[in-house]
Amino acid sequence: MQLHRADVVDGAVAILDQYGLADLTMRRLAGSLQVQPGALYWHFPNKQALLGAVADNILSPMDEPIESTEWSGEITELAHRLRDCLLAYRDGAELVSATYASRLTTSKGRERLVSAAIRAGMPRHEADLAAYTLLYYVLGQTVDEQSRMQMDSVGALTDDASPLHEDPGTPDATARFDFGLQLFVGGVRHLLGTRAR
Amino acid sequence: MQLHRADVVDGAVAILDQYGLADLTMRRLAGSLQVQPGALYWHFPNKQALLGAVADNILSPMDEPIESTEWSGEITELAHRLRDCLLAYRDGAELVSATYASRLTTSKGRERLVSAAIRAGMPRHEADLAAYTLLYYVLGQTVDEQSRMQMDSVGALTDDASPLHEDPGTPDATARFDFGLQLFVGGVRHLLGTRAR
DNA sequence: ACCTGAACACCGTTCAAGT
DNA sequence: ACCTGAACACCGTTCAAGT
Repeated sequence: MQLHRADVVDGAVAILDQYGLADLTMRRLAGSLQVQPGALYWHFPNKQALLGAVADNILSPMDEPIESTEWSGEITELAHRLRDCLLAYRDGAELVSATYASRLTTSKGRERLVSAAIRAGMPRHEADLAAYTLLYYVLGQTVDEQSRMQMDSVGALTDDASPLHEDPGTPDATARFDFGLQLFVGGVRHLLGTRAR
Repeated sequence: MQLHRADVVDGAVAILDQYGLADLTMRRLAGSLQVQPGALYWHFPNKQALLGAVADNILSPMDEPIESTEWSGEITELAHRLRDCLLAYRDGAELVSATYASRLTTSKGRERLVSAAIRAGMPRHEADLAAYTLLYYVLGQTVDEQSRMQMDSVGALTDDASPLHEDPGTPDATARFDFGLQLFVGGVRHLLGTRAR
């Protein structure tokens, strides 16, 4: 059976989700694909490129259409969708954060954020900066959230008296996320508002 | 001559600044200190702990007093100082970003941000979240800025027609940073403003 | 075109043993 | 208390050679 680029990426995603980013090595991936490590280098020039393809894979739902037509609703929806993508796989946020030196820069999601900010009334130059500001927040917040989730899930076994075992963190994590998001949207409104006067 | 904890950290900072994070390995550090790799493990339990100490070192100027007494001025000043700390060493932003699973959480700088937000009129719970929001922005933005600086400095040699060699990026990088900062402060004002009514 | 075999030049970490 | 010597169990990457 021939090994295709997509098989390599799928195998990588599977290892990432089951064992985490630290265990996603070229040798381990090769082993799971029943192939020699060197074989991977026919499909990808190096590990960095492979991780980039994995990141694109994780972020692919970002291209699907959005419901809201109002700028603030669109921004909120895009931010939540990005967070959902990052949380969908173990260490997803860390992987994307580590690999996206200009990966989100070229993404469709970023462009949609920019156009929403323009529709809000910002000049393109500022809309660009605002989009980056929001992306930094979403990435940072979600990396933190996900790493805490993992610390909790291992600590829960060691920890004495885990109270009622009712999946903590997740309920108010979204509320925490929304607060920062609201701060951002409020910042945009404030900037436009003080100018209108 | 005895090797002290501080010598190890200083040696690590020196390698970081001269050769970058990728070259900051335990073996290389041991070599520069004229010591066997295993010797480092008497002073630090593992590499992670060493990097943590390096991060604390880099962030130590955060504890110095602030000029401004107004909340928005204090926040602006703290954000700028954090950025300055991160930019002071090669790969400083990446190192701190990678190492601070709850490193900034316990920092004095974060507490000062929280107290400034409280002084602005926020309840402590929200002030906490707002501080995190700002920290995520500063870290993300500065990591990006610094990685671009490095890409430029190696690309400048390869690149044809480097125009006049006048250190580009740096002038408006601060302006870009200030835009996001202003967006944050505006967000705080907006949130407090809409409540006052 | 696609992969194997085998090597190169590294890693972080451990630990008996030395002083 | 502090460090050496030497090993263990890994890495990413390259590349002649095979099919």
